[in-house]
Amino acid sequence: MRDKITIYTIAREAGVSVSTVSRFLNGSANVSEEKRNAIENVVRKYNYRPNAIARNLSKQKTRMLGFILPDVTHPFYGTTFIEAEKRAMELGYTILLCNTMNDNMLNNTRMEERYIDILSEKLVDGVIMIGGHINEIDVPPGYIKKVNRLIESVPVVMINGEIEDLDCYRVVTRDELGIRALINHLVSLNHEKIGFVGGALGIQPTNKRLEAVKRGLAVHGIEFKEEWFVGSGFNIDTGIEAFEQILQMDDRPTAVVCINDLVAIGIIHSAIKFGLSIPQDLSVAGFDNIYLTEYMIPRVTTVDLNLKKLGRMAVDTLVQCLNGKSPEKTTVVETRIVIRDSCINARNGQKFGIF
Amino acid sequence: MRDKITIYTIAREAGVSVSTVSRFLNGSANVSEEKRNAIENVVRKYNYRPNAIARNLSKQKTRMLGFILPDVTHPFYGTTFIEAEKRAMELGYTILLCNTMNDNMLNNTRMEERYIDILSEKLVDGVIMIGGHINEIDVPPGYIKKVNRLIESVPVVMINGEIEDLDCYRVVTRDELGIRALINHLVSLNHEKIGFVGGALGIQPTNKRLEAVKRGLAVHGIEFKEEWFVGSGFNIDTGIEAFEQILQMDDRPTAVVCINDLVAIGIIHSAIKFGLSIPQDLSVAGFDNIYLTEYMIPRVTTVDLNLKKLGRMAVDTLVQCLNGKSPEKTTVVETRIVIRDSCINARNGQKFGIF
DNA sequence: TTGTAGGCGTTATCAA
DNA sequence: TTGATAACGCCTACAA
Repeated sequence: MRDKITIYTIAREAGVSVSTVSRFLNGSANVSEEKRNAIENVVRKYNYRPNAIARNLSKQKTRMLGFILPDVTHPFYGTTFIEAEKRAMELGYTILLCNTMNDNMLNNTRMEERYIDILSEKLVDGVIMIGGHINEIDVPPGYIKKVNRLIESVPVVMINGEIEDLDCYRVVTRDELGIRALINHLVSLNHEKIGFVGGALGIQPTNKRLEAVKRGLAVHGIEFKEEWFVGSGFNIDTGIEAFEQILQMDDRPTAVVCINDLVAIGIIHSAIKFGLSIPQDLSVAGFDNIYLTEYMIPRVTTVDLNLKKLGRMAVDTLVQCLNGKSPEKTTVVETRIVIRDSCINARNGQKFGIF
Repeated sequence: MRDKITIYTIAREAGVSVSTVSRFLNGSANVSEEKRNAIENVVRKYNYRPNAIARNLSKQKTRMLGFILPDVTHPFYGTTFIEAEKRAMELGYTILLCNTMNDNMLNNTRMEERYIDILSEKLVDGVIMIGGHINEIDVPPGYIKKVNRLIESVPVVMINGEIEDLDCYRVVTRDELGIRALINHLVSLNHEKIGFVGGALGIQPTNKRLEAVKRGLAVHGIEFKEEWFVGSGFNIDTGIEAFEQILQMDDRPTAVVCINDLVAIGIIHSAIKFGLSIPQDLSVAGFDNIYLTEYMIPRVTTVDLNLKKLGRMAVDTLVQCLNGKSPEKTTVVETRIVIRDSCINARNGQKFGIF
């Protein structure tokens, strides 16, 4: 590696002061044609780029945003993240992604808190959080304190987080609307025996969605049967296991709403393995509208969360703060039903299988 | 926000010097019990955390690694990235993820070069690159120059990159082995008409794998038929379109090897849409062994690239450099065949469909 | 074991 | 329009 090239090197060789070089670099003030050329030449000669860390220290900002999520590999988080990154790029920001691996990677290491600590060190100008403990009713001890310190140092926006008494910004999805439409859709297809698959009690989105299902059913005078709340988790395997449970039942639902699309995919997969078919033997609805749903057989009927808007709004909120504006404390993103092929009329279905 | 709390605040209130506080914070030298307690109290009182940017500037390192890839949303890249991040975390490093969106997000913006520039500003201690232009035979003008500057400032490891004359580290997969095994497998299943689907000429992994297929066939005295190299691209849609092309053929292959698993998934999907079935009507093999392959019907036979090792080796190589060691310039990661259900004996297949 | 002081590479303030 | 110089917040010889 060559000798360190700093702004001083450039200044000396161009025969100007460092301030002039700095001004040239940032275009923050006029620099005479003559000096401009001199500087330009030296910069090119050394292929010089200013040191971002020094600039960050001096300006007290990094133009980086933190994004804490459980796992980018999960299409729901991955897509939201990508959309956020695109928007950030447009606005001149870079995103530091923090995967907490569901808070459970190294033995007993609390990845989420660890990342919160890291980001608290002023490495970023703002933070977006989604999933993880912000969804939990009972959070780990000390967690709130760390989040609060983070909030004290930079603006924070939580996507769908439910922890109360936190002075942060929020972008929330109005799940109720989409689920209401979904239930109406199923009922219009003559389904009355509707189950709910996956998720975990104590995790807010699960509670929120399950309640929405119940209310949606109540509108039609249908009561939700607790035995039809099966499966625990958020992955393909969750759906696979849940389907096996459903098979064991004496009285089975004719349709199920899943906590997310991956779970729905698991059910479809499992059904085929048992020689049954979706939707003929069971109507299945997902949630999130991840890109895979279009490529399943059958294409899965689901609720679109508008991940693009979710990611963009989170970034926009943060950047507005950083620009001294005062964005809404809470932004609501609407959801909508996406009707595809995985739910059919109950009277046409349930005729091929063992159901 | 409160007044800025710096190491001076702590030092003053604890009645010690800043260097003592610094030593306490870093555990770099012994500090007497008494002062240690005093400092600890003040730190707790203010919930103080040292400013990482200042530390970075002072130490001339950030303990951050850059990771440039086309799209985390793609399971192959996503998984490799996650594995790298895990390993980095274990070693005390954080990863700055740079999604180039296939270099094509903002109108005409060269995202990849933009990220290379950003990382060149010494924001990271090392960089990992995968996918994108490093795979291309014809790179954009100016690209090499930027990569070279990056390499001059920090160690760089390329995963499967093929650009020559670059003084960087490499982690490469030995695709040949896995493909050889795959071809042997297909031939042992009595396939002689074997096609290749997806990829793009001019992209190294495509050339590399296609050649491997040809050589694998040659061993058995079978000649590859160029008409059976169909489809262009790396996505599910690529497979869908390719299958439609295959359907049009008078003389069709009985088995196809795909450039990656997503393409294989596309073919399976498309076949079902046409009322055909895999593997009865066509044997299909993927490449990469992404997690989705296990959940397809049929589960797809593929080549495992050992993404975990890929990600870890890249990080290990970088960190060794940073620790003053001299790791191997090139690390080879073996591949292996994963036999599942998407390829069957040619004599048992091809009997249900229109094939 | 502790403290002083200089350095890390920029930006920003204030004169000139 | 330009240039000296003081931050920015921490680390680390070096000296005590």
